[in-house]
Amino acid sequence: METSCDQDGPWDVYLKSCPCRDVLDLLANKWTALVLGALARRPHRFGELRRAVDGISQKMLTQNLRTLERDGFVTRTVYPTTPPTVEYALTEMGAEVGSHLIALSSWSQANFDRIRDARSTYDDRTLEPVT
Amino acid sequence: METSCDQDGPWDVYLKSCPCRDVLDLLANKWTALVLGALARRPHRFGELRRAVDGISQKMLTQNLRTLERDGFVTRTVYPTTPPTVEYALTEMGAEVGSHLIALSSWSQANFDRIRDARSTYDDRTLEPVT
DNA sequence: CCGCATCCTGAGCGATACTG
DNA sequence: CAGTATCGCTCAGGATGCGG
Repeated sequence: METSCDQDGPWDVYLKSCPCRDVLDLLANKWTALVLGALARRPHRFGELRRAVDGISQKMLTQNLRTLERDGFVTRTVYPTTPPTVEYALTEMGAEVGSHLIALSSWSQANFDRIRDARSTYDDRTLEPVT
Repeated sequence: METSCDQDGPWDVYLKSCPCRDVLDLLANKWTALVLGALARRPHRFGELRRAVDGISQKMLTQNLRTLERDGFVTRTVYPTTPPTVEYALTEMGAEVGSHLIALSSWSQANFDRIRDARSTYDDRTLEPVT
């Protein structure tokens, strides 16, 4: 594939107008990563997901799921019961990105202390610029 | 460490109030991933960065760099020349997250076709619900 | 239970202008 | 060149209510 973006080519060029932006933008969303993460663990029903991803509004959940479905990351299965049962699961693609997301999250979980330290150091330094 | 979040524990719990959110929120930003990506390739000066990350405004670049610096992902080195020279580089932590980000970007670059296909399939299907 | 539609607020971000 | 400050808008996203 000959896009302007090659992963061992210059990122500088890469950053301009490359499909990657689309995917990155996907994550530039408060919730998608969390939703994907939840689904990475196991399929969820709508309500479960709502509870799992604490703080998400129903609107955002729906919206994110639609986008993810459209992009082929999750599947939406409706069981014609009453009341309706809808199950969301990751596709293979979804699982692939999901794994990266999980890696990232694991990292942040493991290294959060370092970040916290960096923050307080920085804050201290900027508060007393001249002893 | 005993947070409510354990990487092989339930994501459901994990998602509630866990440090990971902070890091994930970092990505929930239109630009940070791109900036980190650019710096992952090599250190950059401010202007270089601006040009590398196409479309970013000077304001957002500064803002992102400040946050990344505060969180300990990048270093900011000022050379007292005229005109001023400021170089930004990744810290080791920065490089670590950076690698994950690059993995993600490489993936999206490699798989974008699949996404595109998924999209058009989805769109076609929703446009003609009943043949 | 699932999800769409509407309204409304505020953070995010871009544009512009000004310092060192 | 690098950075700060201000203004104004757009739009993500929260709250609420209705419908299948």
